[in-house]
Formats: sequence, structure tokens, C-alpha cells
Amino acid sequence: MRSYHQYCALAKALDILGDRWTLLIVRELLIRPCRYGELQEGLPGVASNLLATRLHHLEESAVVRKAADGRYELSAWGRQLAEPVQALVRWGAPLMDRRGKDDAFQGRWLALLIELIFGGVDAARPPFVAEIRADGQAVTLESAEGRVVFRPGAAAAPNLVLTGPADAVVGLLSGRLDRAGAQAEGVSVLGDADTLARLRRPDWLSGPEACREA
Amino acid sequence: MRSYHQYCALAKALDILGDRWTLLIVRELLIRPCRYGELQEGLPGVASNLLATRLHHLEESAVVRKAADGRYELSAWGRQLAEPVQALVRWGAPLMDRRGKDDAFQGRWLALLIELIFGGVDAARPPFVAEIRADGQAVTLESAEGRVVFRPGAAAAPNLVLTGPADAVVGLLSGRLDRAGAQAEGVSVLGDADTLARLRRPDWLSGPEACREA
DNA sequence: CTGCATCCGGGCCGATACTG
DNA sequence: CAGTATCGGCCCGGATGCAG
Repeated sequence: MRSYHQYCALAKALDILGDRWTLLIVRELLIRPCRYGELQEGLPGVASNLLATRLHHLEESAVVRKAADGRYELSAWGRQLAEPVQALVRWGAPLMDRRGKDDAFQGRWLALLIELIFGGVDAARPPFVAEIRADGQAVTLESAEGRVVFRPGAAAAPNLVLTGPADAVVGLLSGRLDRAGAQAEGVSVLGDADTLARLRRPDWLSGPEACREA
Repeated sequence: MRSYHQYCALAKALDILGDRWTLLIVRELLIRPCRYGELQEGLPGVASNLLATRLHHLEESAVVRKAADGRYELSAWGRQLAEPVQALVRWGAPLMDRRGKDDAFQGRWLALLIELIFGGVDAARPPFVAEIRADGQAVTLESAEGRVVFRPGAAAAPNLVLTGPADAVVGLLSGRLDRAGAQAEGVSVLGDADTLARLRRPDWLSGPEACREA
């Protein structure tokens, strides 16, 4: 990308990150180190040459490094992008209330949203295991010792299993939909859905408070 | 911009913000509401048609609104971009250690960096007024009641006046350079430079700790 | 099969001219 | 002052090729 040639930290950051696809590559690498092919899977629609070019730029910029096993991974500096990316996810979260009909979805993308809604440590959180099958892709959300962690794949002994279309499941996770509302949108709720709400961050707001207007 | 067509909050946010120049327009509007011409000043190099197109998109997306006086301003949702933008500024701050020879500079861009370095409330902060003349553009940094505020323009009765090239002044503000180092880079220091350091946030790190490598 | 490089059509970007 | 119009060029998107 052409540099903005501005002596401003935001412009400098965007000189590195502002190209199309670049921040989505970072998203994938924040979730886990990736092979080239895994990145292609995780970035539906990216052109092969663009992916290669972006990765080279990110390597030159010391954001991404190629590990010994051939995987791409973030450098220490690159991992610090977790904050700005999470902030963008928080800002964009209200946009998740409607899913475009052509929108692709991957279960692991829930990792960012779950970190946003259930992040932090809170000793008052009860232990809990939820299995989430959004668009048929299973991921697990496990609360233990006050902390909620995300894992890909199914759970062994879940207290709750949510199955349904991704947007309805996200609505239930975020609190935009209640149990009845989510079921009306095609979510099957098996087990203890009430405890899930108690796991949310106290400062997590959804609905109209997260004003998208005015 | 073409949508990424991904049901992911980051992708949705970038569908709105990902175009070239868009986040820099938001930067200007975070600093103050702007007329079209002021935006052009604040965004050296932007093509007029692009600026108009971006503003229209941002209005459609309910991020920007045109006020009664003809100025453009952020909506409530748009103002919430302060967090992701500040996070990007924090991430990009290490890149401010070197200034490209063609880099433009505007005094008001220091507002974001100053908010980063001196933000928050800390009752232990002494009252203080610093006038900063970076590249000949005067801005004022005033500490009062534990809070540091940024204002454009010169100060009436400053405790400290820093004059010099923008990169050296930024080096001194951020702590990357000490008084002697900054003077070696052409900064003239008039008054109490030591108190300035006591105004910084305790969690503000500069130098090698803000790792850009490894 | 994975991990890219090459090629080409189309759309976005950049610079400037122009208008109300 | 506040945009709109225009055009060349570069970046992006999609398909294909190819080497380890």
C-alpha cells in the first residue's frame, strides 16, 4: 500500500495494516498459528496472490513470522494487535444483529466475540461448559476458576448445547435474544441456558444501549 | 468498498471503515467537527472525490452526520471509534521513533498521542502548562485537577515551552529522548521539563519495552 | 497436495480540472 | 468554499500454472 506519509501514529499503523484483507489475516493468526492453506480456508474469497503479498509485507514489518514448522504466527508486536482488533470487534458487534444472506461463517470467528462478551476474570462465575453448534460447526465455551475460555470442537460433558443458525446463536450469546426469541429463530436449547447469562461481563451491553444511531 | 461477506464483527466493522482514508477522516472528526475544507487540510494528499465519497458512505452508515452549521461530526456510534482508534495509535506509537523525510505533520495530530501518554485521571499530578511548538505549530498541554487536556494554539503562561522538529518533540514527550537527547535533536527546552515526565501515565511505556521486534 | 507465482479484466485510487 | 467530473494507472479479484 502507498504510505500516507503522515507523521501520525494512526497513519503509520494503517501504512502497515490498512490494506484490504490484512487485518483479517491478523484475526486468523490471533486465533491460532496457521498454515497458508488454513489461512485460505479462514479467509473465504481472498485471492491467492493477495494472501501471499500481505504475508510478505507483514513479515517485513515484523508483525508476522514464519515458524520452524512452516506455520505463520504473530510476533510479540503482532500479538499486541489483540487490543485494537478487540476494540474493533466491540465497535462492530452491533452489526452482528443481522446476517447478510451471502455471509460466510466459521465457528472459530466466535472466539473474538466470546472473548468480548465473556472475557476477564470474575470469581463469582460458576463452572460451566457450553457446546455451541452454529451453522453445524461445534465450538466449546468453558468457565472455570472465574475465567471463560474458548475451544474449537465439541465438549465432552456440556451443561448446555446450543444448536442453530449462527446469527440466532450469536443473538442468544450476546443477550440480544432471550431463550424464547432464539428458539423462534431456530435455535435448539438443550440444558441450562440461564447460567450462560450469568457468565457475561458486567459491562457487556447489547441491544439499543449499544447505540448504532444518533 | 466491496463487503467481505463474512459474519464476523471485525469484517463487518472493516466493511465500513476499511477503505483507504476512512479511518483518517474519523481521526480528524474525533479531534473536532470539521468543514469539508478543514478535512482537506487535515488529510494532506486526499483526493477531493475520495473525501466526498467516504463522507457519503460514513453518513449512510450512521457514523458521521452533517450538523446544522454544515460541519461534519461523528454520531454517538462514531464517537465510540475513539477506543479502537486509540488502540491503533498505541500500537503504532513505536513507529513514531523515526519520521519519514516526506511525512506531513499537523500539531493537532498530537492530540491522540497526548491522550495516550497523559490520559486518565491521577490526583497526584501537579498543575502544569506546557506549550509545544512542533514544526512551528503551537499546541498546549494543560494539567489541572489530575487531568491533562490538549488544546490547539499557544498558552498564556506556560511552565514549559518546547520548540523544535516534530519527531524530536515527540521523542521528548514520549520519554524516548531525555532532555539532553532532545536538545541534541534540535529541541529548545525553556522551563521545567522534569515535571512533564511526572504527568505521564504510569502504564505508559516507551523505548525497547514497547517491543516492535521478536 | 500444499504453497505460492503469473496473468488479465475490472474497479478503486490519485491528481487535476471544473462548476454552483 | 464545497463539492462533482474525468481520466490514467494501480490494486484487487478470479483463474490458472507450476514447483517441491
